[in-house]
Amino acid sequence: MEKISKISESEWEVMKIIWEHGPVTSDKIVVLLGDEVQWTQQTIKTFINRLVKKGVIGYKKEGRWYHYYSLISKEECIKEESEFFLKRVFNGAVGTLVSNFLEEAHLSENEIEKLQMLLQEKKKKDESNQK
Amino acid sequence: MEKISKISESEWEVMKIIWEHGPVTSDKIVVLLGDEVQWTQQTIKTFINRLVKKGVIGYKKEGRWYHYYSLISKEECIKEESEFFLKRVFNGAVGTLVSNFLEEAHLSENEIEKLQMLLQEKKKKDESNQK
DNA sequence: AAATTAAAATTACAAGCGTAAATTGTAATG
DNA sequence: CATTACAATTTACGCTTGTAATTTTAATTT
Repeated sequence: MEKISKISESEWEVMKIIWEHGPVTSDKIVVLLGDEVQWTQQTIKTFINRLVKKGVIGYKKEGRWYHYYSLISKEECIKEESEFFLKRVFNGAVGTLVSNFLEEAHLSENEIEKLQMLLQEKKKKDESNQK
Repeated sequence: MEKISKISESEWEVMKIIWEHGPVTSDKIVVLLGDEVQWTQQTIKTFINRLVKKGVIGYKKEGRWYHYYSLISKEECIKEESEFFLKRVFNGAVGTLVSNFLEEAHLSENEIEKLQMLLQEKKKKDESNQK
């Protein structure tokens, strides 16, 4: 559980691609980022390199190509990032955060129902814990 | 609706105090931040100054004291910050974001019920829109 | 009015970041 | 095997940020 050195905004975009597309070459990353961002291929390579330096991604060589893959769990990262955001912007108040997002959001009926079930579950569990 | 220059992590902590405590002097800010952070008074003054430079807070002088107040809306800032976070970490999927937070969270029964009502409302509204 | 004092403002400085060009190393090719 | 082409690595550079010490300014006190 050692400290993960912080991933910057831009590096996050790269990480998302790497998480989603398994071991992937740099030029594939460039292509996949294509419509998301405005960076040149050089810039993207800089970010890849910094991620390697930070030890959050690794690679295996294959011919002249490096295939990059993540060394850290996406879920773990999201969790950390979320906790940080929650604390920073909402002072740790999950209820406020959630209602804020819900108010602004537009959700499908299906999604709404899933959330309702989640809450129902939660309530039941709390009740049995309370007893 | 001009571009607000970005507020850094540390500056956010100062902004939270200023939003919550109306026009407030620097030394009051120092005291109020006391248990939150580890910064020296000098460091805090730097942040205050940068916020002034960025044009997000103003002040009125009174004797030797400056009383600082926010020039930007907390709600607006939270909204921007939230949108950014949503996009960055959850690719814009509010449903996923919310269920993620809910799963981790521990919420009071009251809070749960408030959220349930919010969802109920939302569903109703969607239905009538759909028709 | 001069001296003191305590704010604010200026200056400092290293690390990180966004942005990329230049260089190096090495696999592929003639 | 020498050359080429292309991927990775190194270098670059100005801006922001975290962290604060130093200097200036102006209110208060003697």
